[in-house]
Amino acid sequence: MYALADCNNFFASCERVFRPDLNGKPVIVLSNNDGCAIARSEEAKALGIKMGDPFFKIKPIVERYKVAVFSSNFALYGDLSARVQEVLRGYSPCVEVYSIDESFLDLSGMSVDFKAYAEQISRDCRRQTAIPVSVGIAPTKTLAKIASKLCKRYPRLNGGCYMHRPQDIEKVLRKFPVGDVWGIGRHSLRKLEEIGVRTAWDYASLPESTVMGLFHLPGLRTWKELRGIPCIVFEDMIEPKQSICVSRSFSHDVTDLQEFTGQIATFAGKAAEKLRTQHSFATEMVVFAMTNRFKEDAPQACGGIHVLFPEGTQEHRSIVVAAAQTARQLFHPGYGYKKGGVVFTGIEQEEAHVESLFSDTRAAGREARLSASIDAINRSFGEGTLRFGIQGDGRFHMTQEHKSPHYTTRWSDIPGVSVK
DNA sequence: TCTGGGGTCCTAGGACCC
DNA sequence: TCTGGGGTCCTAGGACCC
Repeated sequence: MYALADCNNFFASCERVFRPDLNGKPVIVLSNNDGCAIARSEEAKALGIKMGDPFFKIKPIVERYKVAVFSSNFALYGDLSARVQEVLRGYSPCVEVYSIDESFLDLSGMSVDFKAYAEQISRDCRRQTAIPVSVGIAPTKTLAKIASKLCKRYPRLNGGCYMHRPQDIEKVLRKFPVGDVWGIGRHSLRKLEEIGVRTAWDYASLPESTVMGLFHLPGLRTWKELRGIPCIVFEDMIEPKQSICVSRSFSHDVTDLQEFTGQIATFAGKAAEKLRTQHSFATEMVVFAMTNRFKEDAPQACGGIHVLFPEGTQEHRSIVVAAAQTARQLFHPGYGYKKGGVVFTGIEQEEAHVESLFSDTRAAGREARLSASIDAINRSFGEGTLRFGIQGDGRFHMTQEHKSPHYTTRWSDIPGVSVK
């Protein structure tokens, strides 16, 4: 048996933890630059606000219905996510953190009343973190996902849903839209509509050869999972990432070379820090940028330049300098750049890293100590405290006009309680 | 005025090997 | 008419996830 614990409307729920006055009211959280709605409370969904709606288009609704608006505050969400995970670890030794708001629990070998267990996990998360969590338990991960979605639809389930008997699963799948199944995206959905498949049950009833022909291996896995055969492996070990990307949209169109290189160098510095945090070396870096695709009358450019580090590197200085040099090549006067970023690929682990016979080991040692010092200082005193001049002010130039305090991660932002 | 960011896996096809 | 058989590795692009 697997459980899926899914935090309801996670970012919006996080904002409500320290603003209980917003319970029962519409709340939305915006993406970087306050661009789009990326989380909505149930009340905001009921007003017709969709995932990804641009903020400027929904402003009339927001104003008319007094929707509470927040810029994204990932320091807060990350911290509350860790607290939820801590509670979940009390319920299974094997927890797979699937995303910031979802975790799978391996419950194999346990003999408990699973329905009660699911409700208990949900209740406990709510009590310890104030985050509402939906817990679905089923024989496969895909079915557990469906079970957790049922919790959101039916409040009488008390946040916990257990489904395992074939007749119960069939009953649920017959009413479950195939497009809401984990692994069925919009492209697959269009194909399925053409052949008249509407529900998860329709999909599970297709012949194996049809599924394989249309959707290949990934689609076949989903098909089997719906039929109760586990195919998606449980991964509670955190594997190092195979690619690391830091990219942002800018708050305005960037036309100045200095600002452009400064931003790219800042992304590179952040990406280099991520690389070292997971003890990796990168052999390839891509620096990319693009103009504003929504401005149809402006000249458009979109592209990237690859940089190779044949021996692999995690050195802060080399990476930042290489990124800045590449940014200068990428930049063309007359274009307004709206987004840029840096991606590391060809990632290898420290243990597998081999130095060149001719490399200067003493210089390498110095660079490693420099990188470590930069990381330590920036962790203690805040991002961009210690930086290279080429990085400009070392900050991401973003608009965040509705940001909540860092309630749980900054001393000066801790909420106070007054006792009368 | 204004439109997010960060990942994974799979497949087809090309280039190459013997 | 007809042109071997079996591999590997890499890359770009598609599809999916949150």
